[in-house]
Amino acid sequence: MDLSKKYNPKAVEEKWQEKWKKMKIYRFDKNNTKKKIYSIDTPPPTVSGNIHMGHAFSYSHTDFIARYQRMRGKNVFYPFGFDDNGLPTEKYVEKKRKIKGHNMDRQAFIKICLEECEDAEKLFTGLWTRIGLSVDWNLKYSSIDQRAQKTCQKAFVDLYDMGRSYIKEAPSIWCPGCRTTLAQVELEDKEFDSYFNDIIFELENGEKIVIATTRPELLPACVAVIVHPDNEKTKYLINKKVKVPLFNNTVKVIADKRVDPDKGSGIVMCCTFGDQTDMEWWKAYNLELKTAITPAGKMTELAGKYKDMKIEEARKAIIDDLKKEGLLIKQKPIKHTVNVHDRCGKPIEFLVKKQWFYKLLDRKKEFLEQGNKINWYPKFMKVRFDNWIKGLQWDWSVSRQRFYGIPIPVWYCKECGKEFLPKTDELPVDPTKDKAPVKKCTGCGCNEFIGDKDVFDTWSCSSLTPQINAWWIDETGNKNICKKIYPFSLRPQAHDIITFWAFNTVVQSLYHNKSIPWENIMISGHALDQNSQKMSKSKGNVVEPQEVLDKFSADALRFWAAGTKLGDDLPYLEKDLKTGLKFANKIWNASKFSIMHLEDYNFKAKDIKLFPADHWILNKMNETIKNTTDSFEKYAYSKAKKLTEYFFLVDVCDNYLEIVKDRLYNPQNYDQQSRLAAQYTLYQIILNSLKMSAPITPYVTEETYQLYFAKAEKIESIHISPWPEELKKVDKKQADIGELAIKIVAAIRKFKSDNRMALNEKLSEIIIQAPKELHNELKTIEPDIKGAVKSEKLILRKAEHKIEGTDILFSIKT
RNA sequence: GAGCCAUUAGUCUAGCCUGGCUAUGACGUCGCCCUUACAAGGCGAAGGUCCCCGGUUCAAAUCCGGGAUGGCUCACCA
Repeated sequence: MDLSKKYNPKAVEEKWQEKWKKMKIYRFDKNNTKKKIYSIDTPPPTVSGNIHMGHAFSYSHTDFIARYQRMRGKNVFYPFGFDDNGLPTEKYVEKKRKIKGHNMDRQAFIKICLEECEDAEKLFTGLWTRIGLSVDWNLKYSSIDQRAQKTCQKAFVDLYDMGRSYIKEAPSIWCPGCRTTLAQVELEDKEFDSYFNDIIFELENGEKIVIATTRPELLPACVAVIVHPDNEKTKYLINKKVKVPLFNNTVKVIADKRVDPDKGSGIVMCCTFGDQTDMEWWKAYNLELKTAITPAGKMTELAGKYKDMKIEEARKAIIDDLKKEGLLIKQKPIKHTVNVHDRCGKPIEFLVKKQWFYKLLDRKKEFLEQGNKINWYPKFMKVRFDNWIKGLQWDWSVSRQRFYGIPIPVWYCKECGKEFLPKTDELPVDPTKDKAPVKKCTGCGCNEFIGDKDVFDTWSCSSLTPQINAWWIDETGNKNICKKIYPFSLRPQAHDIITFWAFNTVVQSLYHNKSIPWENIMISGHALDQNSQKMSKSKGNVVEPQEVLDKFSADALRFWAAGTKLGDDLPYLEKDLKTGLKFANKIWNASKFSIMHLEDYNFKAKDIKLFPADHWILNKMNETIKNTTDSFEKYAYSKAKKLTEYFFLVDVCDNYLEIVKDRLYNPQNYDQQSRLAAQYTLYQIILNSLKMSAPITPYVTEETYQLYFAKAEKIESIHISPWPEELKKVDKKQADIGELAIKIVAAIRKFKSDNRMALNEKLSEIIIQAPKELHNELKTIEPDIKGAVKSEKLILRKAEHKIEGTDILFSIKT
């Protein structure tokens, strides 16, 4: 038996990574019908090159639960996926390979993306394995693989058949730099220096009014002028006609409450499109559409002499001309925040494009109901989900003008534009390569078709992770596990993506499966840096899990990750990683000590007469098992960890082991069964401490389990061993007496320490003064007390030092 | 502007839902101890206006109202 003095995490962790793989203990058993299934809808991390402590943090949380459930005897379905399609991955590849997707061959670009993803995923997989995720890697998937493509396209086709997916010319958020539509969530605020320009517009009767704008280059796209209906100063303008300066077309004045009467002159020009409000007005009042900016960010023909200028150039030129004509009366410098694309930092534009949408707005109430059916941990996170739904204003735009992603499975008739979708059994398809599903257009008879070049946004695929994992596309095939694992038991994720990932998944599940996607959702917080700042590349404060694993260990990392309540953020502090290392070492040493004394332990011995101290620690153990189990059931892993940690460090190591040592080393001083009672108790408390710690620190607990308990229990790994249950034979009264012993010993230790005595200093006698009714009880704990404080005798008479929390006093003689 | 969350020793954190112990534990600090599991240790000690102001109550870190500060999400940004 290897009982080295110090626990060596590096060697141990490497060893078990290998062994666990060979033992296949994390394998989901799809043929087992007896065990209850616990299925996890694991978040697929975005393949975009960087991985930080935030990932390690939240993935650890999921693993705590997976390991706990496995020990509870569940058949755990714990897959792992990679989100490796879409814009984030494209950007990662473009940067790494110094290429641009839009000026190279599409298929060549896709090939490079696939290569890069494979590399990155190997790296990631290695890292997750080191952290100790008990994932079944046979259940791996990627959001660009055939299964995901088919799932995503089938979802689209089905929604089309249901009338919930539609194509429409609609203003979309557009990034002129990346040349793609964006979703709202891809936007970021950025502050720019700009000017508020006071420009003169003219009424038909020649009267001049002033309109303030930061975007004079949009004058050619001006389609209306808006005032507040109740603004006394501007009310008279309603329904009048106004001439747009430089471009001389006339537009109508409309009244709308969205105008702030105190901003600028209280008169706004509405252009298609300068911002979101412009779009709302355009929609609400059926205004004309004028496009002044091209997808590349240049002026269109509409801009007349400013055509082909870049946005900034046109702005300057128009301001110059306004000045010359005397139409610009003031320029006020301001700082204003503008929506920019989070990945390139360029201000976004609104362009009208043909886009595919999924209908959402008519079913808000049902989404809220679905949310109510799910258990949210922590509860308050549900509020964010509800608020998001209540505030929804747009249907979900799913098409993106990019290259590396899942193709939108549609062909359009070249003549009349009618759309044709494939049947679901023909999926997956790529309309840029494959032939249309029909030979002749049913509308006009034309036989030429154009395949859609767009791809799905990443969320339309990742919102289908439950369907992908449950093999929804192959429900009747032999891979059918859909009915068994759906709805999933758990969705773990971080709180920043409740509003889209969690929400979109609920939507898809309602539409396609008429059910909630999961019964429980567990929301993790973020990992912060040592100054409680969010980790981000631009701040340069990112800590990589790799470093932490090298410097400390996987157990220490996980121990840290279990250090805060579910949903709370946690700063990364090295000192807390050290605590994890110490804990592992402590487990190793205390277990080693116990196991040394268990070598001759006879399991079969029955009717062992336990000492009060034994009852005391076993009673504590029972309480700990009960509370730890309750906590894990509520996904309160940090509480579970704390309870087990306290029981083990304080009750077991500091108190019980110190008391029981003398019985183990000097059994001749006690009656016959005393050593056996100690062994029985040690076995229970050490084994159950290991088990309760196993979900959090899987390596050191496994290593220790294998020293002795694996053989005793005849189970090959602690991680598939049964979860602890409370012992029935514990006597609470005896436990209370045992606690007296603990208190007396602690008081004498403190006395020794206060008087600068060594703790193992021998005493000739201890004198205890206690109420008469305690005398008999003191007799039963006398041997343990004498042994623990190294005293020859224990005498009952008057004593001087009060023991806190008791009616007992003590004195000692050296 | 709105919603949600947080605020507890030098630092991180528990307790709050369900009011009642001397407010938990760790790191750090200080003192003693190399004791046959562990010096990555043991035993002790010091360190707190539980963010502020009110209210409810016999009793408030805990419940209620108001405020401050920080964080996250959303909206606005003509």
